Amino acid sequence: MTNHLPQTARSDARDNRVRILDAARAVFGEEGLSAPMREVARHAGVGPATLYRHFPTKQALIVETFAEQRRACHAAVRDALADSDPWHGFRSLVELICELHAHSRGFTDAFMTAFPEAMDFAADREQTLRAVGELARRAQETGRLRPGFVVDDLILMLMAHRGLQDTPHDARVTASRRFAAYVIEAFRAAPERGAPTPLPPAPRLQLTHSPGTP
Amino acid sequence: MTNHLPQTARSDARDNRVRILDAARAVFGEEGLSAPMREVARHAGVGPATLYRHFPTKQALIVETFAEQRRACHAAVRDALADSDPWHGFRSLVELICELHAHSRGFTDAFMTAFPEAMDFAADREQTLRAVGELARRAQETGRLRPGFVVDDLILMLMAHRGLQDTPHDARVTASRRFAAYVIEAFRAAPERGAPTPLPPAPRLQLTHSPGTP
DNA sequence: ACCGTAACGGACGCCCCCGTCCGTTTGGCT
DNA sequence: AGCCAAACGGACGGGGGCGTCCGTTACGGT
Repeated sequence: MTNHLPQTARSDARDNRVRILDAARAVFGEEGLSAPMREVARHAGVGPATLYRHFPTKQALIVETFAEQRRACHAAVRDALADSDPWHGFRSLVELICELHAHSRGFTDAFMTAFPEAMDFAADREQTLRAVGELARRAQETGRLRPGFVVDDLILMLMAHRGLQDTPHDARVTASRRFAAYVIEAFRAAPERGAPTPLPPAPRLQLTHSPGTP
Repeated sequence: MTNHLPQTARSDARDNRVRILDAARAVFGEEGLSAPMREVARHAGVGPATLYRHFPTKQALIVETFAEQRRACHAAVRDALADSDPWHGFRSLVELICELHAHSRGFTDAFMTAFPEAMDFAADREQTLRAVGELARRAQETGRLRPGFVVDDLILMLMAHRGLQDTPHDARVTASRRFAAYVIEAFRAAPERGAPTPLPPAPRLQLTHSPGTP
């Protein structure tokens, strides 16, 4: 099932491929997924046709563009699970994910969006969520993560994090850090207070929303 | 300075005006500010030209459309300030604002967006923020609101709340409620823990972002 | 009942984006 | 050096939203 791409013999094609991906990272990172394909093409110094030849659809381009950051996300979850202190792992995870999402404006949408086709995304997102669930369970056992927490709450906060993205890069990073700190504070158990403040029911969040027309 | 609108003698014109505003509330509330003007016109049962005659620009329509909700926001702040328990007032304010923003998908954008022209918005937003600052100061004096809190943190959370709006109405309301609860939890002081967890620096959030092309 | 005028709405031109076609260029093998 | 196929990019047609023009309708005062 691994991707045996043609590995085209021609050097210009290979060059253009990486130039396009670089451009896509820059453009989507700066302007979000709603950026026109032509903007990416211009930034890469190629024509629109070339772009579409390499990536037949916008989704295909997006998926490839953010593959690395998705891997970083997985690694973050893996590291968090490996942490001997689950609560510390959980906290670091929240911080790291927020930072990842803050640095690239497009990544959040690429990550949150449920692509009809690119089930790749959905598939390993599901798997990742299961891992987070396990991490959360352990963190709750230590008594540091509040009992009412469910995995959907993390999604809730990630969705909320999207709201910060219509902000210039620097302010966004700062805002994201503070947001993450508050989120962690909200998720922390407060045993001193006796029974923790009861929470309203957790929403069942369905991530329907397609890119390009946000 | 009060608005002495023509109060056009013709009944159909007056009717259409309210029909347009109703339609705008429905459409912008359901689909957000990016909804086409024509959609509003269709929903109101009028032609595009009629719509543009009543409201020369999209912003004008938006401002009028959400005037009532803005008043509700002001009232909420006023009530919160009047509350004999500042922390209780603060909490209620957060809940109420979140609910207001959850019910109408367009209102958040209308509220957060810094319109170049409609300085009305910016002006009384500024005034409202001062009132919130006063409320926060009082709540902090009671020791229930965490010392590190600044007014921009509330804006931060409102911006974050925007991230929830690409969700169908029911889920959005539920998510918003839970979000509000977590936010309040995050803002609450935790004196039992000794020094409260230090927060990263608060961002200076500038609300630049124009509607119609989100 | 009539008429003037204000209000109406279908239709137009503009711009931006999308995805594709086809004539041209160029890399790499012989 | 020469050739062929693969890769390139300018240009095209389609779709959708925006704001405006102008011929038509109908309100309301006389």
